[in-house]
Amino acid sequence: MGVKERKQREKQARTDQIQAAAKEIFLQKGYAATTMEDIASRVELSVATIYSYFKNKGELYASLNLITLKFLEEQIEMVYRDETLGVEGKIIGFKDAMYKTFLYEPLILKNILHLQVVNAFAEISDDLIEKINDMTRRTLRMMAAVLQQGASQGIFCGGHVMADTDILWSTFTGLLLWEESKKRINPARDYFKTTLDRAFDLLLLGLQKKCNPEK
Amino acid sequence: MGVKERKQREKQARTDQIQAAAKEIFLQKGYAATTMEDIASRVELSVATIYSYFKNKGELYASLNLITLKFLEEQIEMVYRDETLGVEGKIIGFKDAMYKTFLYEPLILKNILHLQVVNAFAEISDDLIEKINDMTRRTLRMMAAVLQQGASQGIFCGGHVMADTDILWSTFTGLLLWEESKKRINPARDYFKTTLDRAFDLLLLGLQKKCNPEK
Amino acid sequence: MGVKERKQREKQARTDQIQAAAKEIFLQKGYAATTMEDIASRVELSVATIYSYFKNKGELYASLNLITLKFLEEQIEMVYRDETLGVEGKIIGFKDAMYKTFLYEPLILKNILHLQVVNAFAEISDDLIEKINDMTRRTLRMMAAVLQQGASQGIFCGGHVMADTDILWSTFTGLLLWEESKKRINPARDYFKTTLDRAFDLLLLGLQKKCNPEK
Amino acid sequence: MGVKERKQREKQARTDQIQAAAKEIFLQKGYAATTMEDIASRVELSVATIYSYFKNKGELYASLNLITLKFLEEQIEMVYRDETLGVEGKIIGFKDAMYKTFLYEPLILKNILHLQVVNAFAEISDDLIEKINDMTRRTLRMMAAVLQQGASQGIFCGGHVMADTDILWSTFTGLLLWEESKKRINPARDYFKTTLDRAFDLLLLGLQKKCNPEK
DNA sequence: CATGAATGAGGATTCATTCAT
DNA sequence: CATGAATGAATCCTCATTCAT
Repeated sequence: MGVKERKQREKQARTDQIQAAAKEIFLQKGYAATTMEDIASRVELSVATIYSYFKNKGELYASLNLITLKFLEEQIEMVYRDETLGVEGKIIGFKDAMYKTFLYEPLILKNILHLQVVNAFAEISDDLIEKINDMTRRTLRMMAAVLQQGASQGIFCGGHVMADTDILWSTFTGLLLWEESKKRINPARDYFKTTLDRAFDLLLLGLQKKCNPEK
Repeated sequence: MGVKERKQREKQARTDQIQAAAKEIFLQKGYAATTMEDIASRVELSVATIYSYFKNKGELYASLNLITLKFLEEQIEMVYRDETLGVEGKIIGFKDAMYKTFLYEPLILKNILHLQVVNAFAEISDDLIEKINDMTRRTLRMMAAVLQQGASQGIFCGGHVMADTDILWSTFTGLLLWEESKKRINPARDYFKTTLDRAFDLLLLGLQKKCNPEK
Repeated sequence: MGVKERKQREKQARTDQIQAAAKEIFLQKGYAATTMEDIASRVELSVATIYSYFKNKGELYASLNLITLKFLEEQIEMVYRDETLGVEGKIIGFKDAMYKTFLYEPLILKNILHLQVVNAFAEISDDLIEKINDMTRRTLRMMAAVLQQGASQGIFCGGHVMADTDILWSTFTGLLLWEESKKRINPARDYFKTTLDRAFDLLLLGLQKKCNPEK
Repeated sequence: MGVKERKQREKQARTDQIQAAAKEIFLQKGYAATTMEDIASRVELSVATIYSYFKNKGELYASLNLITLKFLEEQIEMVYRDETLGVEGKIIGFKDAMYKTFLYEPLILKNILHLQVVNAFAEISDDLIEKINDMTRRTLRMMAAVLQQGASQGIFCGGHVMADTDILWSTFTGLLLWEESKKRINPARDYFKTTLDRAFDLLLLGLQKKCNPEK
């Protein structure tokens, strides 16, 4: 009876291996330029075998992304629901949640951003795109709620909730992508964490500024 | 007598048309997924004709990007050399320069960012990549110099020049890509300018904060 | 009125130039691999212009070959009709005729041999092939006649007229092609003439051998 | 258990089929004019399948030629090392070795000669050309050594070793190509063997001639 | 007359995907 | 279950050829 279970586990392990390989290569080469053969030879399986685990290239790609976005959403939600944190604490918490997601699955997160950025969409199912968009929306909504709260409490200067949400998110993604890009130019050290912290410090300081003659 | 000139102009016009079509499609689909046929049918020319204007797909792609990066560099340089501006003015000036470049050629700028982000690199000539990286480096160096100056003059809290440069750049690119991405979700209005202004306001406020026991 | 003539002459000159260029390039690259553009840029004309002189690539190619074969036929015929020569003299005369043709138009002669050898025929008109074959046949018939005469006169050991004709011709072409081939390996000196003379000396000696129990 | 072996054999069989088809078509049309589609449809496989057996057109072509040249070299070497043969015997032996190679693989041998003759070289890898040239050189060197020996022993009139080697080789190739060419004119009987024997008889007679006032 | 421009028809090569074993 | 083998459908690119100016 343990046999069935072992089989199950092995099957899952294979699936994981394939996804792990796919992750790296999709990130490195982009969706269109990645071949099934690339992935297959990385996991030392035949291409045909991969097709017995994933219906097609698009499905495989899809399978990678949702997991991570789910993780991100959960992290953000945990901060969002954390009653012990004040508004500023939550902003910083969000940053850490994003960073934690990055640590959890750096490659996939980048992939998602790429997806959001490059229209590999033509070849990706609408369904996946919709799911990704949904999750992103839900995640950002929580961040917006906190910013709104900050405005209500007079901590932040209000009236820019949507914009500020976008700014927080964009600063994170912008830095992530840019640091990755820089690594290609100079693959030395990686300052992502430091720079990200700094960016959120600056933004938070800006947000806390009193609401007077703004500009 | 004007015949030669007219021919010239027509030739240039065709070139422009092709580039315009290419720009859009490369942006929409990414480099690898864009076919010469896509471009050709958009301009209503045969593929072969495109090849008489551009040596190959890579050249065509290259031809698009360098122009815009050059434009950006020039805009940044103008701000950089503007003696009438203080440090804060220059930071805002940089933002406007970036935005101006975006207005000048929104599609290509996005393309460049994609290039920096997605490793379509495998298929793009090293030469082009090097040129793009060079220009980017030069541009960022000017921004760094101004931040340095701000620190020297005690306007900013120093010691983060590189990070802050990256933050300014990343915030811009992050927002640009994100706003584009959002447009796909909801193609309604476009808040890029507003959000960008806001982001730089926040960052500038953060930068001006006194230098005490920061974190 | 001289105008018309000049025009005529210029036209002819252009034709010649084009043929000269074509000759070299066809030889160098073979028929299929030679492009009209190759030829055009060598003569510094546009491709379209070439098309106003020659109906198409095949015609151009054809135009080259017949001239030379005609020349060869004439040379061979002169020897054939030369009453002052004995049989041996004519054999040597044939060799010299071939060599003279080679000197007259080395490139084209090689081209003809290539044509005979490589079936670029698929793309060449049957008409041309037929013409070439005709001329070759006529030429060889004259050589055969002389060998026959040698046999009748008891100078040669008879019964091998056809074979011997082929041998004379093949030795010539074989050497020509081989020497050319060698030049690609080692482009130093060119021993074609010497080797050709030697070959015909050997063959002639062989032919003159008495007719005993041969083999 | 024999499954693996059968698979192996089938794979080899396919490879052979492809090569056989390629051989004929390359010969018939020349390298440049032969399309992968030509070959594929002859073996009733898809073009893609051929690419799973051979990396590209050039490789396929290469795979054909080297085998045969190797065979030729071995045949020549066997004669060369045969201690029971005198100099004349070896010359005749060389001829037979060439002819044997022709019988072994008539199409490919012609292909090689074509390669040596037509500059399909532009499209063929330098590596292959070099290998072919090497083998040819080695083969000819053995023939030259025997001619040299003949001169040393006073059997031949010396001083023409290189030329005579070229003559032997060129006569063989010249006849081979010419007979093939004639077959196109008149595809009746094939006198190659007879003519080749005759040619070598003549040449050998010539070589044996005493060394007096030669010309 | 000469040509720049345009293109249809391939041709080499790749790749996602299927299927029999 | 894993895979080698096969392939249709692209995709990039080339080239002979035409035509309006």
